[in-house]
Amino acid sequence: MRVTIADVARIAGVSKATVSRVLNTRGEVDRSTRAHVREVIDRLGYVPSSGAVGLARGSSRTVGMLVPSVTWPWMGEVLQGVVDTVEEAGFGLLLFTCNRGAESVGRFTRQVSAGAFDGLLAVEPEDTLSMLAALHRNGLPVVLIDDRGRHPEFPHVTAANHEGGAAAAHHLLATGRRTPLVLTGPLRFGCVRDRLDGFANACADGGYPLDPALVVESDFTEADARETVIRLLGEGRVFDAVFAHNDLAAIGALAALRTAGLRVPGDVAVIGFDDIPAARLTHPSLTTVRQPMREMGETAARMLLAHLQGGEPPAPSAVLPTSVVARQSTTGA
Amino acid sequence: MRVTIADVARIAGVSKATVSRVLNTRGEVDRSTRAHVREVIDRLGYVPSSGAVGLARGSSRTVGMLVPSVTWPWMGEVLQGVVDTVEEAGFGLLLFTCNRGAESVGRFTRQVSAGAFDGLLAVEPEDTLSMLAALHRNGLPVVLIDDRGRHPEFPHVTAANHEGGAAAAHHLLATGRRTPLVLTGPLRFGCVRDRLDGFANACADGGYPLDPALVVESDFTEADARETVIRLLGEGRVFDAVFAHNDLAAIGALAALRTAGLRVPGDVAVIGFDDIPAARLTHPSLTTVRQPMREMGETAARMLLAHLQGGEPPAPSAVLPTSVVARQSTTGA
DNA sequence: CTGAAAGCGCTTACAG
DNA sequence: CTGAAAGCGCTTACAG
Repeated sequence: MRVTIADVARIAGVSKATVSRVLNTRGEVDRSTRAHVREVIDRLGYVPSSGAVGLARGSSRTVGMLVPSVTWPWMGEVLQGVVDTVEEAGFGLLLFTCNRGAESVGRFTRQVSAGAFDGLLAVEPEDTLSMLAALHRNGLPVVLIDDRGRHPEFPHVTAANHEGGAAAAHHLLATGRRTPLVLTGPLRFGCVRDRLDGFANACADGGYPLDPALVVESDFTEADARETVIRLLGEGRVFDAVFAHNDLAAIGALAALRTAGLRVPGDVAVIGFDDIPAARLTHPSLTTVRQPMREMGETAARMLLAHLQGGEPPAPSAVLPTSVVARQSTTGA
Repeated sequence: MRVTIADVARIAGVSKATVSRVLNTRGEVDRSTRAHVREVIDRLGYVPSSGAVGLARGSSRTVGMLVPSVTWPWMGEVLQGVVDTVEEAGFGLLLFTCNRGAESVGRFTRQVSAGAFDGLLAVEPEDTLSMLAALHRNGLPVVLIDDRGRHPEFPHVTAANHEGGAAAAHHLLATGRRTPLVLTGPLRFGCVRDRLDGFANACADGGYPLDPALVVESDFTEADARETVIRLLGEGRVFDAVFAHNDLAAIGALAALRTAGLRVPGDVAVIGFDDIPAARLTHPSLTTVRQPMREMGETAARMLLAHLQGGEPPAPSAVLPTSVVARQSTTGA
């Protein structure tokens, strides 16, 4: 049924070794025999079995990708960046989401032991970090795409969170805001502390140090942000801007302000973080600090592939620049 | 380095064949030797090489998935449904997006020929349909997840578009609307014609046949829908509801109505189709006909896996029910 | 119930 | 420059 290297060899009148050489342009092959073998390969439509090649070579030319959930708002962009890069390099991409407890973690580690892929890209592996560390120590190349923490033990790519926080502050100050409310994400995340630090420093440097009472921890969800802002308003807190640590929370703030009868950006400006697809669809559309999720996916994939192909260990980390995307929620325009 | 079946056999004092038998619970094995082999396997942490197993068995226990783009609003849900189901069955999921012209299509078909996966799940393969048909004729099991067309040559799963359209009409009629504008998607898509038919029939049955001048083709984008509604309003068209054939278009309609100073749902009710994540984040939140994208992914994966595991060809099609998700854009509540 | 051997489709020293 | 042979790590008749 399947055309094998033996078929090609027989029809071309050469050995399998020679066919293999022209396939991999490895070793010297006479020009004319190479041309002839090529012709037979094309005529037969021969494609080497990836399983057999992998077994013989001891590698699968496949990259694994482990994500907590594929439905998060920005995950599609990351995944697209990864898949484009991996395909371009002629590798396959095996997708895993071990979000269902020990059983699925077990299945995943089995795939690793089975040699199903040569290297792994992992997104925000909060629950699986120790497992990944173990795999990494056992020789599995790993690159993290990490929005949240600091994991110096792995090569990783992140966005410039500190600078992003500072940029948010500069944008708000430049548009005349003086007393911002900061709606942070969970403070155990490194990215959250970075965003907060960057923002706080830039505010202080600008002459308007943050009011500690206006720095409030939230949990990255729309609902909690909405309730938190409503509560603060009820307590009589006064602020002329909101810096939310992600877009979902910013959208929650938008809803809360609307409920309270406040105008955005007239009374209160709102800036988020991420630039998820929904950010341009809200009313008013949401100003936000953009994380280049697709580029982060591409970069992580390139780091891993360079390691797999070149041999040298990947650069320890890459930090990609964030940028403010100004929309109606701060500019009104 | 790697623990192989030979290591297990040697240490357990049996042949590789016996180890293979206990691994696959195939053939009779003495209870005590089985227990002993199991113990050695566990102690050594042995996991069979997926490449070697695939080569020996002639199958990869891997499913391929081909999507046009992984960043579409509802793609994450489909993908999550697929990946959960495929993982549960112990299969791997290889992801492809051949959205970059002939070169990437070529790379994809090579992966097929290389036997990298046993069966394929394809989402809306508008541009690649003829390629898929060829692969299918050559024996590759294929199941389509198809929001758009009708492709009777393949097993496929779709949502109940006709019924969904009818449900949208019933919902609007029940809330007192009489002269709806229909913003269709591209009329070349089967799903669009189905949604329109269902809607038109239900309106007629309800005693309020559609005004043909209020059935307007759009292209599923927010921008085109927005401009179209603004244009129609400018032409003096009068309607008390909008049925948009997807949520992005509905969100565009929301923006247009706001620009025109019309209130939603006070002056005009709006209902979309899909239930993308952004639908609950707009203001007013968007009533929509929900397509169960995750369940569609699960169902397609199950159909394919049943075929791969059981041998029988998959059921020709599955049609999953849609449902109206009532939110503020029609109820005001 | 169990083992020796062939085979899956490649690659890679080793000779020549 | 080219081929014969061994080997990658499994599975599967075939014997016994």
